[in-house]
Amino acid sequence: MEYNFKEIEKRWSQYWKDNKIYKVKEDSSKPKYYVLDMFPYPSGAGLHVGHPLGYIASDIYSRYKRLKGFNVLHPMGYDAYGLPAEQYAIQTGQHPAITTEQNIARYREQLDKIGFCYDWDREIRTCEPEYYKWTQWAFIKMFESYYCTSCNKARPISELIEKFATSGSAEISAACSEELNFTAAEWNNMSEKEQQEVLMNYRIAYLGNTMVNWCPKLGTVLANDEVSEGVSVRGGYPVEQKVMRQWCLRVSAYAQRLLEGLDNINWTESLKETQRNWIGRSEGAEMQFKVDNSDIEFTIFTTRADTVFGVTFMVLAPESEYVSKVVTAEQRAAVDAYLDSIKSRTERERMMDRSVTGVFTGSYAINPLSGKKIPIWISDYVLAGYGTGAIMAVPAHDSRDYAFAKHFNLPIIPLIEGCDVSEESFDAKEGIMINSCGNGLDLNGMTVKEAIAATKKFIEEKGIGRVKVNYRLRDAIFSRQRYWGEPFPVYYKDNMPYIIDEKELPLQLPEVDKFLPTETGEPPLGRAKNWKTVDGYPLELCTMPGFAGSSAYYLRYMDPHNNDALVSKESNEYWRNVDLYIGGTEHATGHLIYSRFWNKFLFDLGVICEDEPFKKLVNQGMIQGRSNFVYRIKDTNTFVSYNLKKDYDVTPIHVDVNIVNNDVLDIEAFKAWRPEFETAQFILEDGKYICGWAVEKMSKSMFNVVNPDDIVERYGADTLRFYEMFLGPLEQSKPWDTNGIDGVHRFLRKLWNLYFEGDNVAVADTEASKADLKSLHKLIKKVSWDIENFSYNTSVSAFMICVNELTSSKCRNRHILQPLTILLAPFAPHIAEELWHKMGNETSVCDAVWSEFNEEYLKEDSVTYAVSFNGKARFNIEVAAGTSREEVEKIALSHESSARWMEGKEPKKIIVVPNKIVNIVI
RNA sequence: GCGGAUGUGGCGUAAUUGGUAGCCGCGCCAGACUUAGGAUCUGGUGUCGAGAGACGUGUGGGUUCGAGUCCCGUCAUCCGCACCA
Repeated sequence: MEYNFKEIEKRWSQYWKDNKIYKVKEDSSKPKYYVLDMFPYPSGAGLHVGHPLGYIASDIYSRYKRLKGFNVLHPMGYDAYGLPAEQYAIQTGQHPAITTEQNIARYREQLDKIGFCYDWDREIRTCEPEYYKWTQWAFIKMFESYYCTSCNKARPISELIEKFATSGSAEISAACSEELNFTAAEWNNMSEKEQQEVLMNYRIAYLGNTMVNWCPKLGTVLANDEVSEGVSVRGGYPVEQKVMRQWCLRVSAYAQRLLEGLDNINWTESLKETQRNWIGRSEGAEMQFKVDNSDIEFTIFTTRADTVFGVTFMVLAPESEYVSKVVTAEQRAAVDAYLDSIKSRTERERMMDRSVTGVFTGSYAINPLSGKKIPIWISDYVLAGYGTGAIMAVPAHDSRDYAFAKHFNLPIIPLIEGCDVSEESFDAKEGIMINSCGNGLDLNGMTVKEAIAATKKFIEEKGIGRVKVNYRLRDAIFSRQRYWGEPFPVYYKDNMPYIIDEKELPLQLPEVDKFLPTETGEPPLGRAKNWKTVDGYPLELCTMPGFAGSSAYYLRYMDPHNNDALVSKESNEYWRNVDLYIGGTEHATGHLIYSRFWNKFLFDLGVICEDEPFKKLVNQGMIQGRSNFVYRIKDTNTFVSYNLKKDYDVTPIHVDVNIVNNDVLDIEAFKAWRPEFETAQFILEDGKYICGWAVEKMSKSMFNVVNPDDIVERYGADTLRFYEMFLGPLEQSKPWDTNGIDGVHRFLRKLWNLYFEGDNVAVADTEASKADLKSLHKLIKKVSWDIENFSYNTSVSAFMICVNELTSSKCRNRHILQPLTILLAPFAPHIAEELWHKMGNETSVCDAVWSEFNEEYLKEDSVTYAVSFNGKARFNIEVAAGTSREEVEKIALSHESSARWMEGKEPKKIIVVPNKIVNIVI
């Protein structure tokens, strides 16, 4: 009987839908397992063959876990807010909701063809009010919370208000934007507005004046992870630095917990490293430096407190608030000129050009330990956003300070015994200290490590500094000057933001006439009519960024239709957190940080019961495109085949990969492809036109996009699923190459034939042969191990071997084929379901029970040992299974060939490795 | 510059974790069948060599009876961060 995949796949996907086979409910009688895919942004281009790679892997895992008796939550939804739909709306006037709706429909159609086991009743879309109600709710909670640095969690802001009223700012320990000092009396005398301004300094969601990445072309600010090399990740438009009043999330307060949490989750080491890098913890010290002949004192941050005696100058960032305070009258003109030259350059230009620039302020600082007078300079190599925006420069032991000192002819004092600083600085943290004694501190003779500790202790005791931990992680900018996002549940009174009542949620996104900013430069929401509260106060005009809706979506799947809570306690305590999360690495420093932050915040509130959202994370590799080329002979319309092109002067031209098969060009299709190729001539090899190829990003302009629909149409979904897994290790990036797909398809047909004799199912209920049982159990063992370890590509091979063995033994046995069908079900659910029913089963194969392998069947009757002499394998011996070590040694030595290889010597040592080798050392 | 990963046939890859390197698939070669095709089946296929055999996991050392696997060095490619004090 023919393997008619089209008919089979159509029938069973309908059956799954009609019988709600993938519906999942909480069930306390079963252990839960939560498998999640990173939900897609539905773009206009639809899915290409790379997108389903991770989805197929998670689908296999979900189906496997279900067969193993777990209650598996495997949902899907859409990250529906985003820039492309809005950009499209600006160009065409088409409402982004409509575009998004259409794109989702297209995505759904494509996903359905592949046979995923999603419970679509739990689908969520971030742009729907029932969903974003909870995004807005979380924002309100963040606005109404501060981060307590002594209990290390978020607490209600009302606690702070109470403390301020009774004891001022003295007794609080809270993460803040800047240190404030006021008494209870001062607090109580403040106006409402002043109090609100103070509170803003502590809120977890706060309005702050911060340096932002402003993208004029997109008309909005961007997060650090949305900018790469000075241009926007989406669109590639230039980005500039600008101070703006923006909503921010105090992610930095969670830096330490985000860092520590990494130790308890099962992610790849490289991804954890990326996050550690991004968080960027560094331990050091802050130290105060007094400005000579002035009351001004400023603080610097250093990780090399030990080098304080080698400080020969100070450097301020150009944006530092101290710049204007320390510049002397004589130097003012020079400093202003320098600051102007910095401002005129974009971030990108500054990054490109690393030449040394700077200007002297005219002032001096006093080194608190050596007492020496040292000049204060300004340079853009010091960043305003890190540490305190000011540094002590130690040219002998920091390469950047060294370059600066050389350029401006500043002194260099070496502090480590034997180091040579005539050509370059000595940056290593090792060696014995010299030249480091003064003001009661003597570091000479200590190692660098000891000196750092001694200096830290000394400055704390003397009150000239303190131990300090700095993080690179900045607070997240949370406003976007755009339309297509969640509205903030915020109105303004007296220019201060207030929260609208929780009961009013969701605050729905209003209609606007155009999706452009207003004439006065306000965000598009400025065009919305009635964008005011009942009391006439104006609402916030910005919307939330893309990561807002994706930060807690995994929680919503647990209880997607709950209108009273983000997730009910019962649902959350049952599903807890994501056991397996599959997605790309591109979210390492964006979504995966924000989600962890958001989750920890909700955990602090007691809303959810787990501190980390994603227990295990697997990054699937990217599927690149495999482009094909034809070679046109210059100034002709003649194309020459790949291996003959060296004899001609040719221009390579991208050709649509869909009219090329195994690098052979379909000439008729090519002629029809473009009018100019209609009259094309060809120089063939062996009667074929062979195309060249290259691995490139999959994109329309390279004509290398492969649509999964086309593969499903031609080979079926089950072949596509198997083939995507067969392509190589899941985590590895690889080009899409259809050259091997026939082999996988052939295997499925071969498997199909196992069950049939002519047109009839020929499965017999007789006793299975030992050899067949062994084939089967070998497969069960291998596939179980492979699925648990995401080594799907080797599973496919194992299936092929098993089917080959069963084919040659003409196995038609139910005790073999029934379990085989169950093993097949996670990988190729359609064909498995068909065979399962053909064998007379009534219920879905999805509800079958995974077979456990039995070691008994895997035991060998005899074991082959390789006999080697001094490590060189020479011949094999076969002994009965269970033969003792000593016996094996004896048999090996008495073998007829042994004497020859021993060359008359006596064996010094005999090593017997179970099942493998007898090595005789002579 | 710092950090991470990867180097195995013509190609994608495998090697049960230190035990006969190259499973499985593609491609290629030979054969069978045939309604001649982008179908199916069988066998072969790391390199050198007629052969026995020798050589082979980027490269150079080392540990070991035995190394693709462990250690030290080196080269190449890819990815992340980057004037972070």
